[in-house]
Amino acid sequence: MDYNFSKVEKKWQDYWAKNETFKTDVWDFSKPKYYVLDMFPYPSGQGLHVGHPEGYTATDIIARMKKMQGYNVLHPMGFDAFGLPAEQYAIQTGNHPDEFTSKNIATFKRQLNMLGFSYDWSKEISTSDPKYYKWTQWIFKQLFNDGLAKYIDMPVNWCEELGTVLSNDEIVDGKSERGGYPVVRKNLKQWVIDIPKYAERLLQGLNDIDWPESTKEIQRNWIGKSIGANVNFKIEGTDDFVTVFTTRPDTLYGVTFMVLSPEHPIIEKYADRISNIEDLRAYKNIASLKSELERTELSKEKTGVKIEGLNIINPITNVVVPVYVADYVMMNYGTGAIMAVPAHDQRDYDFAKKFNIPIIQVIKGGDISKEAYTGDGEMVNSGILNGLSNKKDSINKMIDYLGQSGIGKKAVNYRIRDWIFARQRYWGEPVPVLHFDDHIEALDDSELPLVLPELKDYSPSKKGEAPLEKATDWVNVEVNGKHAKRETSTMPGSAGSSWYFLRYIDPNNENELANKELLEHWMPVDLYLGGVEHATGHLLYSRMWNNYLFDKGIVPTKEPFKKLVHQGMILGSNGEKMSKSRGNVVNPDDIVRDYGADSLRVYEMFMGPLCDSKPWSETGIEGAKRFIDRFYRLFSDTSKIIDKPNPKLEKEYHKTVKKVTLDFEKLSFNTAISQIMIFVNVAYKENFIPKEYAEGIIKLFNPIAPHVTEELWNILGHDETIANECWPVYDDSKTIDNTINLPIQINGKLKNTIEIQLDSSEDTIKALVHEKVANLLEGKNILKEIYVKNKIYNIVVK
RNA sequence: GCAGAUGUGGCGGAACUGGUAGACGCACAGGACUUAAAAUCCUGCGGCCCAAUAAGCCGUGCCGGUUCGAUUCCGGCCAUCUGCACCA
Repeated sequence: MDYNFSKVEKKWQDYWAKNETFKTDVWDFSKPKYYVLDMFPYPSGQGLHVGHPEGYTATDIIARMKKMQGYNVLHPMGFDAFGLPAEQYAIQTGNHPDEFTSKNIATFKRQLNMLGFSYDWSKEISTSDPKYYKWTQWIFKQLFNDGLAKYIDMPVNWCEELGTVLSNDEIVDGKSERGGYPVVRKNLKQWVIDIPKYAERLLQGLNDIDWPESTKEIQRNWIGKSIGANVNFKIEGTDDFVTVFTTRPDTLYGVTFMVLSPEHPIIEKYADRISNIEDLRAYKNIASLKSELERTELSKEKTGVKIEGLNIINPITNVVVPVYVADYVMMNYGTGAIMAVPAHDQRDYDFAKKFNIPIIQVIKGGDISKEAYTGDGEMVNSGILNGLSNKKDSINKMIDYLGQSGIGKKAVNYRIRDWIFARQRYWGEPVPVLHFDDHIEALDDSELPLVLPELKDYSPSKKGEAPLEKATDWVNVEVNGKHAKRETSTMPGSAGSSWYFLRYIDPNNENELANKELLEHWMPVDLYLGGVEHATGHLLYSRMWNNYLFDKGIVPTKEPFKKLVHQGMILGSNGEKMSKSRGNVVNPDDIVRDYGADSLRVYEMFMGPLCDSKPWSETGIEGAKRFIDRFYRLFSDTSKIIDKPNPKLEKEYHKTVKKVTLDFEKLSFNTAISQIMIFVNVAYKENFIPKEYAEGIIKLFNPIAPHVTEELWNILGHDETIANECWPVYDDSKTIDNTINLPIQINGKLKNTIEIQLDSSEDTIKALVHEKVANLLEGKNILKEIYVKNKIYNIVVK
């Protein structure tokens, strides 16, 4: 009898829903907890693509296994529902973006259920639901009141044509990615979150979490800590000074000029002393027209202007050196000013060459007539540092000296920038503040959630005003006789996703973001799975918010995600990224229709290691289906499943239970499936299978292929779901043979094997081994024999 | 440029702390069943040499090293992918 996957899969999906098989009682503290989480999807109009089920199946396997192992498992799902596509749909159709979003969410849920995931849908959340974003706004409000959410003037990438601010990755070659319109730097009042305040915490926290080393490294680089010193350079003829940040204070004797960022305030402060102030203003203007990307283009030749009438004094040599303005110095890093040491920094070297500035070597080595020398060496021309050859020593000595003489002090800088927290868009969380003439105030808790007003037209104005500006009744309010204006930009997509993992624990709580006792019990997330692309966005923002909420005593742990894993990308069958234009997209609906959900799950887990990118294969999915049919054929034949031991299967059974259990734990699903296949192949050759073994293997396979295994469990005479059964156990002693095939090598090359008793001593097997390879030892001189117990026997001859 | 990762048959991949390289699957080939096909079951399957077997030789990106023994450890290259990029 053939296995009818579509009928059986539907049957069990209905059963799970009806019986609430996977509903979690979060208040049941009697069992150990396990919180497995997927990065929730953006409900796009395309529905699920074939990459989604990869990660979702992996977490589902863990959730189902942990449940069978006696854990109280929290395995929720929700939707990151704010975003641009819904807004564009609204602009084009005039319908509310919520309509589009709800429709897509319904599609996603249908598809997720069709794949048999064990989500507890009673915990479902959506970031665009006012009941949810009430608490996003509430967190923002705390950040604002604590000075971490700030409304500041800052340079942004402005696209006049599109009327909006663009992020760096929305710009290509100084033009907008969409439309190819020019982008300029412009100062705008922006909401930002002071994530740099948490830089050190975020850096240190990486040491305590089980994340891929590469992802930690990406975050470390992004945070970009550098240790050095701030040094004050006196402006000639004044008591004023300019502070620079340097990581190499030990090269101070080699400073021959200073470079300021074009926006440095000292320029305007001394405008009347500077004879070429107009040139500097013009240069600043040109620089501002360049996008950040253009400005930081490495291959670009150095440009700059000398400041006429402003010199600074090297504080250690008292030599007067010139000051330049150049756009290779950024206002938003360090102090916006650098001390230039052309002999030992290639950028300063290029600049010095172009402007004919002297180059003084202070570290021995290299050939500074050709290029800057950035290696280590003995300090020369360096007063108190002369003769030192250890970089660390000379830096420390200089920092000590700077401190004692009041010229400077040790300083740390981070590359991480403020998190821009506003978009001139409609479909996002309203920022819960009121702008009064002289100050900004957060809304009272009783006014949350501040719900998005309905609009007739969702498009932004040409002038770059946010769509919410059109809701004049909503925007303008009177508070105690004073006029106030609501904020009209909305929060970015990353707002709602920065704390959603907390809300799943207590999704309907109307009084707090989640019950404290529940948070204490359930946090942190034990396993978090999602793509690498979130390494510097979502994963950093979430960590910051969680750290902040920890400081406020709201959540129990600093770090939200104990263990993080990234699934690899599923590529098209041609090895390229799936895309409509390449025509290599695989639709999960088609696969489920033609092969069944279990086949898709098994195939995606069998393709290769979870974390690797791997190409889709049409024949591969057929193979997965073939295996499921074979599995069904083997275990549905009740005449062969009997209550009687079969010693020939004992070892393979215990080996399989052991390997599958350990491999699941390691998320090594491809090798676990391969072991189940091996057992099936062996069992196929037997006349009968002990019922205990059949049931054990069905349980092992259940997390991967839940439908077929529920059906088989039922066929073997069980009325209740397999999901509440206990995970099989193995007997380690039964996984080992008492004889082994020992390889025999001559000069490290395999020549033969010999069957021996386990743990045999060299004495007992030596003669047998020699006999086995006697023909090869003839006339040879034995130099050495190496026997590694149960591993190898190697004879070295000449 | 800097940082991280990867490189194994025709293909996806396996190999514990250095110990029989290629598990498992796909593709392919042969056989059984069938009037036939599909499905299923069984067998073979890295390359070279050979009619074939035995034996032999080569083989985990490349070059070298350590070792009785290296896909695994070390040094140096090459290629691909990802992240950051004038960060002082």
